[in-house]
Amino acid sequence: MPNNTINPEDWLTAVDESGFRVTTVQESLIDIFAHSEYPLSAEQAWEIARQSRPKTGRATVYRMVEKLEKLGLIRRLHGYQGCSHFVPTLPELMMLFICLSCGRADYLDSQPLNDLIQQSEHISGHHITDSRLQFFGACADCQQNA
Amino acid sequence: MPNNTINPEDWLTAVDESGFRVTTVQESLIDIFAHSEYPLSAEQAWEIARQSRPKTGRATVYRMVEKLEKLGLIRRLHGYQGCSHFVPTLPELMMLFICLSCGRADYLDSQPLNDLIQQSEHISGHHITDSRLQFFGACADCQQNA
DNA sequence: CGCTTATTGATACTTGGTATCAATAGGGTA
DNA sequence: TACCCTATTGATACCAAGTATCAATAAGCG
Ligand SMILES: [Mn+2]
Ligand SMILES: [Mn+2]
Ligand SMILES: [Zn+2]
Ligand SMILES: [Zn+2]
Repeated sequence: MPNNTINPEDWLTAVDESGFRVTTVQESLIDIFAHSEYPLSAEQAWEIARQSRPKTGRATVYRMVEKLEKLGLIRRLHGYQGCSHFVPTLPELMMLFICLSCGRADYLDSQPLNDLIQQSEHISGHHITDSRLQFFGACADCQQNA
Repeated sequence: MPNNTINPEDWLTAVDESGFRVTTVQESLIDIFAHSEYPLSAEQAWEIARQSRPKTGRATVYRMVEKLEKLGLIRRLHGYQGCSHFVPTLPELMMLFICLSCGRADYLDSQPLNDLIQQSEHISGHHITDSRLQFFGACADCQQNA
């Protein structure tokens, strides 16, 4: 789905370097998230995981999703169908567009958001440590094929 | 909490004009949301409601919250403590800042966001019909008293 | 003041997510 | 490579947020 490169190897390295053991469940889940066309919920990831690894436990998937999110490798989407879907993190592309027609996520360059944060801090006097921006609508493709 | 005026009367009018009956539960809940210092979850609103109206049903509060959200009178917050808290809607102030220290929400002028949307539509080719922006950090007050 | 029906409250239920704990398997060491 | 220690897993029970049901209540209209 993401228009940038995502390398599952790097994710495993990140898990390893954070002091966690690298396990086969992890490899399978990382692969699932890194290669999915669409945002996935833990429940959906579990379904997919069991296709190639039937004994995979539900709790394990939830634990893994939590870990990947904490490591900053995936990010939660706050959407119209709820707030339990995740997409891979692309650090320089923090602005997300979600197509309400096809469901895909598109990553946008975050520089304009950084500028907006600076400006807002200055105007409001608040110290902004994190932000979350999502757009919703019809993607370029879906407009064409409408 | 909001730095602008919120008039519970107007909310009742909106409910009325949308063809719904105006009931005492509604009056009580609208008052609760319109006057709260902090974002409230349905569960919290229920607790408060029962103080002055003990027989208030839980499902009723959930239904009411849903209705108020659909009418655009309150908005869901997507925060660090989950995604089940609501604040009154102030149409021209769509950018929200949430203080991670005191929990209060601050409304920011949405013009810069509108500009950003225009710009993003142009660059990406997507048609943006809705957006959601939240900042997190330490509010001006909490920085002072730290 | 009744009549009609939208709304409510009690209850049961579902869904998304957690806690527990014995069994398994990473991975460091010899 | 074999062994050990313990992090991680899977099965299960559990919990909390939210929803469906349905009889009882109360808006609001004539
Ligand atoms: Mn959310
Ligand atoms: Mn190994
Ligand atoms: Zn699309
Ligand atoms: Zn504060």
